[in-house]
Amino acid sequence: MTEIATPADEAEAHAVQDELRGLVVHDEPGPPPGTGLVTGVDVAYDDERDMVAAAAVVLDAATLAVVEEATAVGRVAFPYIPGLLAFRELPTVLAALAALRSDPGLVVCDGYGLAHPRRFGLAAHLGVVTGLPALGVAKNPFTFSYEPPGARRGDSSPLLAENGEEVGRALRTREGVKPVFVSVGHRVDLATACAHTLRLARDYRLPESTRRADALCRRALREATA
DNA sequence: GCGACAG
DNA sequence: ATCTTGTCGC
Repeated sequence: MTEIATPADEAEAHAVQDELRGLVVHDEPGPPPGTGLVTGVDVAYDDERDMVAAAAVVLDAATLAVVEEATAVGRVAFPYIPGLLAFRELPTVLAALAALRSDPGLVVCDGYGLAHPRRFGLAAHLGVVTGLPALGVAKNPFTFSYEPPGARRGDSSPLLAENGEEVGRALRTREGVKPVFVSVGHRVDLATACAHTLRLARDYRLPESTRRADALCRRALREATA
């Protein structure tokens, strides 16, 4: 898969995002929920040792069974700057995806896609660079606002930008628990993205894909560090 | 200028 | 993200 060039500074990173944003595809419904493969990706850091580990876990969308796993380790190439998360996470994530034998299918990212200051978050960036359908599921609303969705699993409410634009949805995956924040990345629409997220979050608040990827990248970091 | 801010 | 014990509940 393609490489991610590390920007020299913040202005250059913005320029890259502004250019790639035009390549995002928003008019495809995306893969039907519950069929094919879904791949979760996540990253863990050891800033002390300047190391990063990424994991990609492929799941059977119907059963949520693990089909394949891959990891990659590398050096931290970019600092954490809100709005520029992709430059920090994607290089290693792409390496993990490249190590996969399976076609990843739909990629589920830990963070945002469209819901982003320049409408080009992590999931959109990953989608454009790989060509794969991708969506983002975040644990926090970032700078966006929302009214709490209904109490039942599956209830949702719009995630709104300052100008009132709907950039995603707050989706309740568990009763009595804080919602997750879903936004489209590439080649998937918002309704389909929410449907996938709900199916993946069958047993816990977060999608099984990100839970599995989170556990795996932490383990990979431990083993690379030890 | 200050604070807020996905992971 | 990461630093971190116990604790309440199914």
